[in-house]
Amino acid sequence: MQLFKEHELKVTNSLSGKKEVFKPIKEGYVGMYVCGPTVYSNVHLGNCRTFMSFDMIFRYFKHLGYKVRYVRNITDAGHLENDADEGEDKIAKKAKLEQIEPMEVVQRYTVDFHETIKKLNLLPPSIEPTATGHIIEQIEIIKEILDKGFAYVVNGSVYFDVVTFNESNDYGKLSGRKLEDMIANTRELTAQGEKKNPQDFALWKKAEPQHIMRWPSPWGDGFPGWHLECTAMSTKYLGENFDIHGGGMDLKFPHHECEIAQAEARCGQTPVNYWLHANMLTLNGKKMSKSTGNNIYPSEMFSGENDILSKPFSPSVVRFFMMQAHYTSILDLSNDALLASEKGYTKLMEAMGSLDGLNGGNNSDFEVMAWKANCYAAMNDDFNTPILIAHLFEAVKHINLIKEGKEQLIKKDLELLKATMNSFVYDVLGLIDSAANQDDSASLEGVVQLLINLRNQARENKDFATSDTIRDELLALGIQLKDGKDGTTFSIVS
RNA sequence: GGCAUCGUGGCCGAGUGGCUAGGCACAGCUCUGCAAAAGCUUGUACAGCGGUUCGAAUCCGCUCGAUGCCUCCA
Repeated sequence: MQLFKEHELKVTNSLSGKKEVFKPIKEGYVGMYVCGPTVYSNVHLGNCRTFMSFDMIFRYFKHLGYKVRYVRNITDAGHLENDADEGEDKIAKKAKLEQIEPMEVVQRYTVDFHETIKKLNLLPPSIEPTATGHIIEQIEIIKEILDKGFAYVVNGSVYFDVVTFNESNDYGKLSGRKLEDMIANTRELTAQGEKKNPQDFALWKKAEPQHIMRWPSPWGDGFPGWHLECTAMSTKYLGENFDIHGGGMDLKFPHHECEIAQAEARCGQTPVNYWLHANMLTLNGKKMSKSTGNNIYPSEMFSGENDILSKPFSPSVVRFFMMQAHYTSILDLSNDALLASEKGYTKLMEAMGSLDGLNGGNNSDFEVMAWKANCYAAMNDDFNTPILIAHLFEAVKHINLIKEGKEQLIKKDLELLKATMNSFVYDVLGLIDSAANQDDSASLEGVVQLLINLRNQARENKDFATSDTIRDELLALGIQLKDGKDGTTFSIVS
């Protein structure tokens, strides 16, 4: 199904700062690159939000019928700790601290990353390349940039010449900066050493003898510079000009700006048509920071082992919470906000559970076609998941009314409603019904049904003491009974 | 200090020149043995001060505040 032919999708392009109609380079195909994690420590929640935002975008493109190649890298070569004399690889530094091999650190935190995002139901990207696996490609790009005259070699290192580049190109167009202003505002901190200009950045850095991660190159043993890996991997798998490049807002400058410069210097054309930036996640209104303690890891949220939140929150609830905010907005995480989201999530999932048991009627009290169009309109407007969710709750209301027999839908409309809800809730938003996924659900169901029957017998005998005991004890165990027109049902509450 | 984004009702969070966001919480009602769940009803918010306009939360200016970047960072 090539839904994209009937939907005009708009995306916020950071290059223009405006919403633009998305037109892929090749009809029906989307190439998307997203800057992945640096695997030198546990992935944190802010990272997860960014990757989740692009996961949702990936999912929606696929839902529209595009063939998507989604490349998200693993940065396992680390970045420079300092851009001056003490060039030291971040991963190498951590390794020394812990007295283990750099690749052991990489492996450990790559596993942590994968486990965490799997819990959050992120789809694997089409390609997940590593920086260390693309050293040769990076060296080749440096050669090309040197040949074009946009870089220079100093003492075994290679630097990108921003000033020369700016004479023929526009350095700063993504982040709205002017090179002249940046030069004027340069802080007079440490001496610049090898660089001609403080704005220049390393393409290749000479490795000191104690540096563990090192590769041979035409300029001596060393390691690739800050921004090069993304240029190497994005162009290798997506081409010199591709559709979408994404990442967190904090990467806009200098990382993405430098990527543009490298690619333009090398190929003479702009690498990316649409730059998408996901916004930050704050915690209790403040930025997350390990040093101040205003920080929480995903595993701590899921387990409840933290001093910030009153209870554990399931990955599904966290995902729903994040989908309730637009990806370009700052989102503030707090206990109250999560509690509210958890209730909303439960309400949505219970309606999803009711949906299957609904039967068609003689006429339709709810215009499903128009509602469906609204859902698509929301997503087509720069992936507006909060608006989509608002529409989903509109459907929840009708689902509950139909369940109670107060409204009805003809079979065809009901089928359309089911299909559309399933698409958006599970495929696009990537939500999972965590209660339905629990083990032993069949036997649990039998046990609770038994208690429901006993309670109803007690109620018929007006033995309310017994019936209320059953109800209240079950609730204390996290099982809530719901008396409806057609008998009693139950759901798992936390 | 510079650049950027933003500041919405009790909480979270959309919208963005005139028309209902939505969720959670609160209150009333229906249902119920009582509750819960579900449904219905109610909320006239847009940081402050000026300006543009017939009309601004929405555009412009200033002030204050928050967040991000300017140094590895989603």
